Amino acid sequence: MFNKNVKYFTTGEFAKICKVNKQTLIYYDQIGLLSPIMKDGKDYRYYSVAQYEFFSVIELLKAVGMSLKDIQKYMAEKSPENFLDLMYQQKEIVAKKRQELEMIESIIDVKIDLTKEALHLDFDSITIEHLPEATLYLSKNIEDSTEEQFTKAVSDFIDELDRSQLDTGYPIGGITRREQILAGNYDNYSYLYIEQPNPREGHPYFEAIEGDFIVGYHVGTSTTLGESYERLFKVMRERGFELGKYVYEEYIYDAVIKNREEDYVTKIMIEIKKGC
Amino acid sequence: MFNKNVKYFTTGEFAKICKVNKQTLIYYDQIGLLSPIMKDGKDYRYYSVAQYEFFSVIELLKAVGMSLKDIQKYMAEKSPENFLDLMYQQKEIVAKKRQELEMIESIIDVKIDLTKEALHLDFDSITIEHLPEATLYLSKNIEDSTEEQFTKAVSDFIDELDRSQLDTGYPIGGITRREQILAGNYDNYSYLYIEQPNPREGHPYFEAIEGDFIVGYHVGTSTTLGESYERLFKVMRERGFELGKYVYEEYIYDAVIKNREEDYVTKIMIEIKKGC
DNA sequence: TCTAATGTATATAGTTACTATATAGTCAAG
DNA sequence: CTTGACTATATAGTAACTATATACATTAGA
Repeated sequence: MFNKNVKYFTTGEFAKICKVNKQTLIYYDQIGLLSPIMKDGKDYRYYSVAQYEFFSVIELLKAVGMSLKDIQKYMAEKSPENFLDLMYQQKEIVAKKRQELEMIESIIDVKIDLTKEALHLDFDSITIEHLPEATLYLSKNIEDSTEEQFTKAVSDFIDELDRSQLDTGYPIGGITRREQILAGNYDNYSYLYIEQPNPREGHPYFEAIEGDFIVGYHVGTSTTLGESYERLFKVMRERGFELGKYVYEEYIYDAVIKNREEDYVTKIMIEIKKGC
Repeated sequence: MFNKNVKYFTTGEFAKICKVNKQTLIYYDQIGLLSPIMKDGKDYRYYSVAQYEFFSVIELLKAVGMSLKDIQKYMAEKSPENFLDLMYQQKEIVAKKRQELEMIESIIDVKIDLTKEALHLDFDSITIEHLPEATLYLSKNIEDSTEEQFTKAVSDFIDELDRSQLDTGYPIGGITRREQILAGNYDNYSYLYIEQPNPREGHPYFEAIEGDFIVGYHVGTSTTLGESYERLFKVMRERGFELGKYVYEEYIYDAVIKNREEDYVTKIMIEIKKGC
């Protein structure tokens, strides 16, 4: 439509319609992406309504993430067939982007839940809890690993979180074996883990936990972690419990939420069993 | 977690885990957004696993569209409450972004359908068709408008498409009144329109059309539009039809798909009634 | 009709968030 | 003890604007 021949828009008017800066249109003209249909003797630019459709396709392709250069490349080889191809490609890309945003939305929801929960916690409390079944995605075994092995294992673990979309927004935690704890080694994890609220079938390395735990919190750097463990052990003994197979640790407050390392909070969950 | 005290990542290792360029980490260090937990005597950078969680929050915020400066601003005022606020804000923004992508997806679907359809069209054909009810969103009346009024009307029309999310991917068309056509004025539209496949209730300016039309195509610039109208009128007379109230014009191929103006294709739909 | 405000233009510099390149020092393996 | 792979800094380049300075054009009002 729009061969209302005489009716053109100046750069300012057209910019207003397109909801962009006037300079942007001048820039598009300079790079040859979208040039006005007409220039008068004083080099004033005049755009037609039809050019708005052109502009809105540029906006669409930009929104899907295409660079101006690539848009220009397409524009140089316009044809119905090429346009159709382009649209099919962009359809896939935009679907992927939408899924990514959906993932981000659910991660944000998890962060909100976790933070709200944390705000109500009493970090001095020590409780005995029966934790319901939860699915964890585990790293390879990293107990007694060398620095090199550890680095590799962490790298692989995070790679897999990305590849298989296992980053749920839950914190990455560490699992320590009973024997290490008894020996006073609180930083020799056997596994890293991340909780999977909606586990997908057929994926390896998943492990469900469920059982009785003594749950407490450690406020401060890891150097004083032992003190918090001692407090927990004391309660454990008083109540006649024995150390179970594993201990789970995860950050409640870390560098994302607190400035000073002394304010970091670690949640400690010690698996327990009734002493015989 | 991760106070495996001695176990740090070099810049290269950390970059690999984070899936970014090493230079990006150096850049983040320079601007003070994410600095390594440690530097040795030779200024080698060392990152901890805990910093990955920090990095991934940065990535999250970036993905939602936050600038590094704004991320830094938040990081300067970290607290559980601020983090919660931030997440609530980002939740809304990301939902909006997702909806935008969903709109783009449906626009792309429309463009695919229209282009596929166009590829099968015979532009020489002239057919009599009964067009089913379709809802159009109309501009203000622009018949006989001055350049200024026209400009304003188009601007308002497109503004409303944006504001009320009425841009469906269908082309913007023009409606010409019978009397203008009879007087040979093919470019004095009464209204602009855009088809609404899924009209929403309660919105003004919607108008459903339905009826018998003679449908043909015009290949070329608007200067020769008259010739195509003549061809259509001839068929109309032969078949004993009379001109109805309005004529609808829309681009099938425009600057988005064709390079040369002579290759543009306009679909002409003339409302008809049986002559008495 | 003159003038001030607003509009247009070009040219150039600045911005963001990287990214690449050049140069130099460090380290581990053969 | 040298080679190759790493580290570092410094600087320049990139994309896609965005802002600023300067000059000319148009239009609305006194």
